[in-house]
Amino acid sequence: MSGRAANGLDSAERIFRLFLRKRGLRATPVRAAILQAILSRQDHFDADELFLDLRRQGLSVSRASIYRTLPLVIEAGLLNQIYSEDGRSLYESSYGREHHCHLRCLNCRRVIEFKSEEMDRLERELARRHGFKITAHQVEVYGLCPDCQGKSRD
Amino acid sequence: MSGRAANGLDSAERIFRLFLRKRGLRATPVRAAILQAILSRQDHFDADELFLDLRRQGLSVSRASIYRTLPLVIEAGLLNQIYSEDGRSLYESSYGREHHCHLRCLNCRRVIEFKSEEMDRLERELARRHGFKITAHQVEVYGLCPDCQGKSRD
DNA sequence: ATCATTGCAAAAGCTTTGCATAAGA
DNA sequence: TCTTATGCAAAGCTTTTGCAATGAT
Repeated sequence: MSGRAANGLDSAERIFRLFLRKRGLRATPVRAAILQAILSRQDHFDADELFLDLRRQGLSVSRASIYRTLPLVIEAGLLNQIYSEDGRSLYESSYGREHHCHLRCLNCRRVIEFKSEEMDRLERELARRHGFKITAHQVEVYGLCPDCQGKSRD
Repeated sequence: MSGRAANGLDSAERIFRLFLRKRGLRATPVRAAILQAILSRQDHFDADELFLDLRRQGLSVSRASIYRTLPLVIEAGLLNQIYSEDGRSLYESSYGREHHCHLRCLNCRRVIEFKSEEMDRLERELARRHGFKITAHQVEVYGLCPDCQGKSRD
């Protein structure tokens, strides 16, 4: 269920390189490594997890470079900054992924993703009604997952 | 279009007092002042803005007390913690307000709220499909508002 | 009278920034 | 060569916490 092939990675890297070029920025090994680490994660992560991932790969990249690169990857359209938790910003790769919604269990923190054409259409219609031109959207639904509904919380 | 009467405020205060009692916590003037400051704001705010609001009213309440009280008001069901921005957590009062979605302009930061029965129903249906029991939800749609669509953002 | 709450100041996180060094183009 | 990128360490933020004093029940 990965849905992302090797040439998909190449594509994302090309998109990023083109973005950098267009902005007069340089395509460096550090930036390439950070992008690759981002694309390797299918889940939600924070800046420090990315730092540790790179370390585990034997790549020495400073936290500062990560924090400086994340906004660029976002602007390139390859990364989303999603909900923050406990003061840390959380991210998710958006390359090769369609828009989706999150169903979050408040007890076990499990996150289920789902897509809905109907909801997308509904959002578009509502935005049009208000004259908005949509760029992105985020739907978060909180509750208790099937496994946690039996257990009382408190 | 305020939709909140004086007795509405009383009600929220009663809800909070009952919540505190049930938890073995005490109803104090400081907590009452913080709740009142929360209910006075119709928009989105962070902890420090609440601190400044209270100061302007001549009420001396420490930031620490605000940070300690916010989670209580959330647990009492009177406050929502919404999207974070620049490392600060943003909140919005939920007392007397129905669920609504946010349309955010990425250029001028304007926020438009809208309600949608259809979207609520859709969310419920999707959650049911995944066996979730819904507690809360948050829909954020990003884009450019009518006024900002002309201006290029570079 | 007890025990929770408050304020202060210090600490703790995450994130940003200044600056000297390294390295693309 | 000239300018950007990087790493380090320090600074900046918001938020949390320890502790003595205050206050609610």
